[in-house]
Amino acid sequence: MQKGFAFSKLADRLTSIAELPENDLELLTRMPSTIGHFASRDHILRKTDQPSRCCVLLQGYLCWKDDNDGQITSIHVPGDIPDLHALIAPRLEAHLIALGPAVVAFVPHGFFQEITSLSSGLSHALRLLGIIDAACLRNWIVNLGSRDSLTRVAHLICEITMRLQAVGLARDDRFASPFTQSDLASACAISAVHANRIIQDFSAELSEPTRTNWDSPTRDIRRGCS
Amino acid sequence: MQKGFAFSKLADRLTSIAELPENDLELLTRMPSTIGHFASRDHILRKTDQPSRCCVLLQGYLCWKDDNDGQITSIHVPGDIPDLHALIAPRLEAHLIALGPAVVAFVPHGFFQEITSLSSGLSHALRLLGIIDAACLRNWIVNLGSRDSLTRVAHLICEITMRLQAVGLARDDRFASPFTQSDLASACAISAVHANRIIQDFSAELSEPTRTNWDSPTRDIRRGCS
DNA sequence: CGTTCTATTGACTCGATTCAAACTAAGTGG
DNA sequence: CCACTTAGTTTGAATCGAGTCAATAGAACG
Repeated sequence: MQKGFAFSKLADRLTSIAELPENDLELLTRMPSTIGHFASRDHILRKTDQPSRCCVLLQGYLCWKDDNDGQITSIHVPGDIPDLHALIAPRLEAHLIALGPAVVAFVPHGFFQEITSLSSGLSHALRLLGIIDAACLRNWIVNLGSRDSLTRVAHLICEITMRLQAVGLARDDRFASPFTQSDLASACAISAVHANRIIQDFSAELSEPTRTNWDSPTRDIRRGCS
Repeated sequence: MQKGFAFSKLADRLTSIAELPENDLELLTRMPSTIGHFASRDHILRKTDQPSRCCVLLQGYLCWKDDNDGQITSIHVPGDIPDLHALIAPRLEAHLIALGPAVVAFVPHGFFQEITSLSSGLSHALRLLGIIDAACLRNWIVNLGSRDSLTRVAHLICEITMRLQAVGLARDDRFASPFTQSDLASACAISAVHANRIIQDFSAELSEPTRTNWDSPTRDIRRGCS
């Protein structure tokens, strides 16, 4: 069990949504954690698990994936705590899976209970995390419910870009994408075949005469938008 | 500002998700509230509002509706507090609208802050409410993302049935539906025309030879399922 | 009694799925 | 180092679910 180190991205995330005084951040540095390295498709949590530790994502991407139909209901970026809710309700309703290689810090529930009792600021920030997650879920619903598939994929990419930027990543509006086309398809509720065609549309768009030319950008996603 | 009375459905809801001792329920009876009656389509909260009171739904149905595209992201039944999150984050991202006539108890944020500080049981139950809401949103995503439109509508109806039953309504697996076909359409992300055809499919299914015959059940929804 | 929602119906169109096959890249092991 | 496997991407053709448009019919309302 190491101390320190893992808190950094989480601190970025928390300060991006709330003002935190110095000593709150100091509390975070005491975060005890066990680091886990995962390969693409690895299960971080299974639906049947009843974890006693939270997952703080340090590097890479995780997603919640429905075990029945494979629908991805959220994608998480570094600094996120995808299973924060398990602090209150230990039951899971889906699998937590790595999209591409990922590094996760496992932090005992007790630590979060401790800091919420010690600092009202951190307590507030953590509750905000949960509320923002819910807001993201509503956005996800709007995305699936009221946009055509091309716009869906575009919005997803933009959302990820912005969330990366909130923790100091994707500074130049681009990020290396470990996502397969099937991943994007499960997230946007389209078929893998159709995802492929859409991504080709993007590439075509990007290499239009008005734009600079660049090599085939399937695995390397550029640009953010509104 | 009346006391008592409005707490009853909320108490049903809370006890359906958590064990609450007598004195916690006693605390709830002290809930101060202002009662509001609304007609179908009335706005209970607008996106621009920054409410200082929570909405406890007493009768009827409310929904969160995206103001851009009209997508409904959740439907709420009596006992729900659709804007509980506004306790922590006052900003709204959608309109809260009545589906059919509805009765709402407005309860000052201060009351909830008070009872959460007085009772850890109530505090826990209220946080569970938020987490369950999030779980419902994920279900909603799965519904839109991975089922055909007929199944979507069926699941929506079943979900509402079960949530009604959690607060002692729809005991016989049926409930009077104030929803228009357009409402169901916005909730399930299909066109109103298609919603109409689907509902006719249901009616046809119900009046099949193997089944008892009943009159056209457009506005009166029977049955719940898995 | 007309106005306004809501529900209904048919015809046409289109986006997206499915199926099937081929192709690429990246391991893996003999 | 090459044969073999596996995962991911690409392509085309056929099909289908659902949307759109437009017109009509009821029901509810003031």
